[in-house]
Amino acid sequence: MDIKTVCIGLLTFGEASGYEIKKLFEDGTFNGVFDASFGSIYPALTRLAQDGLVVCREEEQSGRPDKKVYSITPAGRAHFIAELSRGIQPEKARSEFLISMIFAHLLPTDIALRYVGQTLEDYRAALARLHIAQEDPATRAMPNLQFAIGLGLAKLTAAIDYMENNKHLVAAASDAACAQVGE
Amino acid sequence: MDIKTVCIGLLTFGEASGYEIKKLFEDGTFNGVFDASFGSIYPALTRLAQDGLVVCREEEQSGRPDKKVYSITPAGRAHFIAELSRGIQPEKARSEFLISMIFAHLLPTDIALRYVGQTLEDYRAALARLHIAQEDPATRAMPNLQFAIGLGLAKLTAAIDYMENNKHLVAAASDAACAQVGE
DNA sequence: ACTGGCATGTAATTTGTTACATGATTGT
DNA sequence: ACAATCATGTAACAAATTACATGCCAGT
Repeated sequence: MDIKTVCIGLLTFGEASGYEIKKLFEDGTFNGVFDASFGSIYPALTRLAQDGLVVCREEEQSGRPDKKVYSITPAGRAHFIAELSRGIQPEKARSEFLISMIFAHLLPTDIALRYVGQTLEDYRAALARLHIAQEDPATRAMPNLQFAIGLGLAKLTAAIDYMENNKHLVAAASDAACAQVGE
Repeated sequence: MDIKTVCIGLLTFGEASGYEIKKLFEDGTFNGVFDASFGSIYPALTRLAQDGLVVCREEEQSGRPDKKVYSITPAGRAHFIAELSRGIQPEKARSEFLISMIFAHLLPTDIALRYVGQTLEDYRAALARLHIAQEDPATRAMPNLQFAIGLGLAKLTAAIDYMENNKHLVAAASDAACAQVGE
């Protein structure tokens, strides 16, 4: 699933500009699910407009570039549903944090523990964002969105809980490595 | 963090060929943490050897191409630790499953539920692999590996539990959409 | 004065996947 | 016969990031 498809999907919820789509990736329900930079969002929208899957309306603004507000077309909606129906691929995560933990015995204790702390903060921030999304009235009306947000919440809660109760294991690993060096 | 770095990291655990590294990504502790294809692993190892971070020993085999077994050099080990110490970036997942759930109200119920079932299977398989890794004697001796595996286990368990108890929400969403079409 | 938010876009580069190419052995 | 496992490697291609380029406005 590429960025083009996800952009169309977002537009099923209503019109948006490239800039706003980026914000949705950062703050909303999509946090932790998908992310993309401007360098891929803008070309994606241009391409979608060329293909007639979205239409663009330019909003004049003073002092700034015109805001290009995109809306989905019937063809775009059909295309998106067809894409979604084609099946899903197992998710491939790529976690620098987990890699660091797997090799934490090679790292100084303070660095390894800092990574744990940093990840805990990230997870807590994501948890807060999801809670806000969960209480949005628009979300409450959609059981599938509740499901998606609830799943994120469940994973994050379990991860935070586990990390808080087991971070001593990371310190133990580094200590053992230091002891080895001292031998 | 790119593939080269992860390959070096794996070699800190002992020598391995490109083929074996791929297996480690699929079956071991790295499942769900990192993945790469042969098309990136082989060039990565070649490059690492050119840079003197690994050395290659060719094992003759009958009928097959020679097996190229790579080992890490002191320079490689230092390089890896330096890379790991440079800090981590927040993990960016990209889940087709979660995207499908966010838009499940646009999908036929059977497809949406199939995706849930498929993901449940994937998660259960990953859980089983992690359990096996957890019981490996080599793992037991490394608290940090216990931590990494335990975290994966905690997330997966929570996710499976949540999905089993809430998949009715996905059906509800599709039903609501069908009702709308029927109006 | 400077940072950050708003707002778009392009080009160079990186990164990685897919498909192709080869080929023996073992199990069904 | 056919698929799977072992075993490596290259080339074409796709995808996305980073950096660059522009410029105003509001807050500190």
